[in-house]
Amino acid sequence: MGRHSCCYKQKLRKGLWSPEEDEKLMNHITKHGHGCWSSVPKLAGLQRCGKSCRLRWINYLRPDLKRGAFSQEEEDLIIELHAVLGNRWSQIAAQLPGRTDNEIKNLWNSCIKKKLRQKGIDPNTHKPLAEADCSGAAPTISTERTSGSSDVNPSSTGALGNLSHLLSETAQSSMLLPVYDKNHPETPNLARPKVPPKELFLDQLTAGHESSSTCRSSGQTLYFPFQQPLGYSSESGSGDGASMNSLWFNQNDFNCSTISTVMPPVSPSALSTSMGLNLPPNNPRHGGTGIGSASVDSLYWDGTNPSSSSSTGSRGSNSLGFEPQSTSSILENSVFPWTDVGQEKDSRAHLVEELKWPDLLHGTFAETTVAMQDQSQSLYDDVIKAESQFNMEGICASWYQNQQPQQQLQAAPDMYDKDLQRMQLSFENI
DNA sequence: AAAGAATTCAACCGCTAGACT
DNA sequence: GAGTCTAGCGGTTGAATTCTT
Repeated sequence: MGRHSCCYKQKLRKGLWSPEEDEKLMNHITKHGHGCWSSVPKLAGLQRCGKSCRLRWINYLRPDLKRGAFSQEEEDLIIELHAVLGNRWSQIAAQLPGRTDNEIKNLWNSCIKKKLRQKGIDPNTHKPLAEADCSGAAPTISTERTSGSSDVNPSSTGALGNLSHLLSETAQSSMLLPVYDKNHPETPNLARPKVPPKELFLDQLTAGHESSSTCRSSGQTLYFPFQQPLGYSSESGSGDGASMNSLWFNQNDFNCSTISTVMPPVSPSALSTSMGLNLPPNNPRHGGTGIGSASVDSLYWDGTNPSSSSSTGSRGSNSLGFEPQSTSSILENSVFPWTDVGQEKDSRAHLVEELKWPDLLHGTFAETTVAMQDQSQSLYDDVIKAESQFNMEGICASWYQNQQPQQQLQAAPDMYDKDLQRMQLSFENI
């Protein structure tokens, strides 16, 4: 496959976009939506390939983009998400409204990596550099220029797992399933970010335009905090690391994709046994290499709609073999430090063999959350449809349209609370 | 002020997976 | 099942900009 066929055509412009081209593309999408990207350049009168148009739109012209410098909170969040997700820039970007994966990737490679190194933290392993050296990690031989890939240490055992030393100080106070109780915002262990990105986003939203694809209604915010500080302090030097010790997500975004990117990895056996949760078969896109023991360590919370291509493009242990997230190491070291992963590997492998991935949503897990599932899935579908038919002319209409399901979700916060509480109880019983 | 180095960031490239035929 | 098209991803490049000497 490879290169898109349109790229072979002659007379296609390359390089920077002129304002005139931007205007043409903007006008076209405003009037007609993008539809099939390969037809956009022709319809818009552009000498570009559809791929280029798409990229230009996504990374630059999209109206919901947040321009300007990254806030400290955003940087902190990126660091924490990178510790969990590795170089899955799109998934990281999904947690930063208005930011593109390209932007975040650039920031990481040009700025954050440097800052981490200055703090003595290996940006690849998120370990102190000294420890990384002692652990037998392959030396970083790449230059900053090419650090995007080649300095990833394939032998990394997982970012969060390697953070265990940073977490040890507070490891006693382990948390289970993070649930932000709206009625008890002061709940311990649920440090709320001072300025959650969502709220930044809402500021922007109220100030201007918004697209249907990313707009979020105001509403309750649930947090999936990592119980312990991940070892980063804000650049301001305030030492108030608590501000970003929590990953967050909007409860109204409680759909599969959100879970897949935010939920911490969880012991498959724990889920399957305590929650009746079916587990996915080996998913090569998530780093699994087979149904054997190795794959078992690479299972994730990934509630992605099985029919909608789970986390498209995520290559799991990427081409370099970097496993950004090892379930077992996280379980052992941070999230569920009491979990004896090793003893359960065999049984988990057995379970994995038997269980079908789509069952994750439609099987026994769904039974426990059937009401929520039915509703959220239909709403999710609505949003997806709206996205696919994105039309600038309908931004406002689409936005309000999308708010309706969001409002429906708001109308049932108790349902979510109940389900999450049940999940928490299940984890407590592990 | 000028030249070179370093950095930033938009854009391209190659690849993968899903949908479709 | 094979081939093709398409969307989307992460890695890389290189021009523009900024910084340093």
